[in-house]
Amino acid sequence: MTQKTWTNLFAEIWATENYGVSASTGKEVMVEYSSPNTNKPLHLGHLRNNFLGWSVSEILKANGHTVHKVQIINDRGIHICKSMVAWTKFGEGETPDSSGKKGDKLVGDYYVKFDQEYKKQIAELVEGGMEKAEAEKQAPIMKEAQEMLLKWEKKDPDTYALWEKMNGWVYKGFDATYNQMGVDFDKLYYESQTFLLGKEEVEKGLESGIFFKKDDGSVWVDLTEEGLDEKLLLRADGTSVYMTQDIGTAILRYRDYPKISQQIYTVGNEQEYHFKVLFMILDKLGYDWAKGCYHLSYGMVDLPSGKMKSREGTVVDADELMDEMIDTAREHTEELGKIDGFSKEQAAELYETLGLGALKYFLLKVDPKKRMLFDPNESIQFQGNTGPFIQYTHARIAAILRKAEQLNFTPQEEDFNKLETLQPVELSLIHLLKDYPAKVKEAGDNYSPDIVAQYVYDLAKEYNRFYQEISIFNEEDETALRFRIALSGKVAEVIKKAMGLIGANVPDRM
RNA sequence: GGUUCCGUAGCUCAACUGGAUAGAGCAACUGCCUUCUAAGCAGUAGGUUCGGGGUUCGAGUCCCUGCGGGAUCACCA
Repeated sequence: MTQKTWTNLFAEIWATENYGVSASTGKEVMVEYSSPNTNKPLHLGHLRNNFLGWSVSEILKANGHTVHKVQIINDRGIHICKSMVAWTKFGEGETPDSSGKKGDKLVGDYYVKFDQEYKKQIAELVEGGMEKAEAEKQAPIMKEAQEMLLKWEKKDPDTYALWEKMNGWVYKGFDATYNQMGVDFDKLYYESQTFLLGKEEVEKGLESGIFFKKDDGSVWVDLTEEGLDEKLLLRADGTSVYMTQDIGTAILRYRDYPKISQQIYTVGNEQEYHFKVLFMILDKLGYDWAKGCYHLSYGMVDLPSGKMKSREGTVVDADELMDEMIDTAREHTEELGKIDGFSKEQAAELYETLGLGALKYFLLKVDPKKRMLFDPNESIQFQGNTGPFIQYTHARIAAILRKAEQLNFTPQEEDFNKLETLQPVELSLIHLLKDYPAKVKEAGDNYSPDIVAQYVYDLAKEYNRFYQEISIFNEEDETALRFRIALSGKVAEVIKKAMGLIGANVPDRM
């Protein structure tokens, strides 16, 4: 390519509004990216899940699709009954207000309390000579939880009221966490509102011979021809299982949004088998949209000690982690002493931008399919291939643009044609800018925010080289000077957009 | 055991889907702040891409096999 071709290319990029954002394709998709249980707070695993799904949603929007972000809340079942039982027995009326605890944390504490009590009772029964397996069934507190679930299914008023109260606490807690995370949903689905539809569908499938009933009354689907196994859909007592609910939820969603051509489930890879089966069943039921269902499967987040285990207390709490990140950002910033003239509010905002930017970039720069290691002590840096490095690059450019405005250097498109020579680093920046739309497309096609993350790092890194090599305002040729301001401006714009796709803000000063 | 995913520098990750000399960051070492923000830049060192076969003009990438690790195969969700 000749010099002229490059300058023309840049002129074109420079003049493009919404660079890297495609025109509407008319395609409409749904992305589910959070599916919490209401018995415990969100943790690091949820962070990867939610950031990933949120980012994929934004990337798909940039690719011209209409996206509906949804959540499925596992608000019913034995897990929440355990918290309810423990609270009733030991809670002494404790509420988030009375204790000052966040609602999801409080309910989580009672879930732990239940487990402790349960273990104690098992130990006592075993002591008395009972087999362990039998003790697990006979422990009084477990029986209480099961009774409570039955009461709930019968809509016993007291049980229902307690269930609503405790779930309400949890939702308030979740809202605070989601708000801090900077993620949002267009619609919420609750399993308590979808499992009945799932049951109906299973009944229908039974009538039409797609499913079959065993002697004990339980309903199954036979997937042996597809190389899988038989799978339970309704228990002998008629109650639903996980699969039943998911069938109902999927169908309800297509009723709510008839135009969607694809439904994306952002769920960990431990559930690959489940979704394979779910999509097969939906297909068997005759829903042709089942072919458009996709399980966006991501790898687990491991700690140096191995897998996170809530029972062993090795879970990294989402709220605590975000607080720590913001705190670390504050420490770094204060050490560097670069925020003269910042108000308290501005400083706080910056710490949040940096802390969350570091966290999101860290979790999203890795291929979602792969499991990743998170070392709380040293994983998240602020130098090198990190969010703050990219944010810093943006702040540097912002400073240049401020100065350019002060000095009245306003780039004009005709400047670019008059350029004598381009430096290698300038060529390579134009080259990188040119790649941006293709990267957004690739990231969308592969549901991989890491492609955007990797790209924006490369761009920032190259810009820093440019920044070091070329002193913009010492340039005597004003045409070249204005071109470099335009180039810097466009780089800043793309950095901001790309970081926006992974949910990270960029500051003008830091 | 069946199915499936993975194994790349001491550590954490890339490698345009089969192309040229496998690249970044962290950690280590050496330089660079009277010049637009040093959260930066330049450089040194670090590799039998887990082992062994095969396909191909060409393999980190595809096939077979061995070893090591994860996930899953629930009347849990």
